[in-house]
Amino acid sequence: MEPYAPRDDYLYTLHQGSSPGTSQASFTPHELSTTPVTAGGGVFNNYSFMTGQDPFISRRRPPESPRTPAAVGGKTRTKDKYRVVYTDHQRLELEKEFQYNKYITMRRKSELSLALSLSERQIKIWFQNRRAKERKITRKRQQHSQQASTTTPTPPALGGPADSRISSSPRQDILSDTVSEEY
DNA sequence: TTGTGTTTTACGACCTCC
DNA sequence: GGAGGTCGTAAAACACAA
Repeated sequence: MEPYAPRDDYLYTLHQGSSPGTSQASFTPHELSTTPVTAGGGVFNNYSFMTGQDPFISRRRPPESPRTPAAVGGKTRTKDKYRVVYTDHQRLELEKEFQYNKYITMRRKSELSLALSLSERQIKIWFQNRRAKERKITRKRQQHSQQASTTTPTPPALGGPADSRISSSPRQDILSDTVSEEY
């Protein structure tokens, strides 16, 4: 028995035939009500990544190029596709939300779920993975600065205890839905 | 090409909080 | 007990040097 057995928030509605590479995530018009974003254009206007690495321009293909199996419904490894690749647009929106708030609220989750045609579970997992990535990057930076401090006589300082980490309890964040409420 | 290293989805195990 | 957190990991997708 799978603990997460086919729940209704899994949208296995991708193209049935699942011919790889042939279908793109087609967004319904109601999506993306949130921000004027150049879908696929990948232009970040007004927020900067503290990670120092741009999540899209660094590795991703140009937006025109055909993406592999689009991310419209979530598929899991228990299904016919191990994982889907989210579109640039989906990632862009998720990233924006993450920059705004590292912990997504229930409300925003369902909003994004609708807007991006992803299940709430996918949104949740994405945020978990994204936080993990953030921590990883932070750890790396720390190691680098520590190495630098051991090789050079200059004191480390800089930011102190590596705290890109949760400044306040995640739960608090979720419960006090105030911040992202008005986003 | 292809071999290899990295990133991205998705999950299970375990933990904490309400 | 359930929801959501971290951590570790599998495997697909991807970038890129050789």
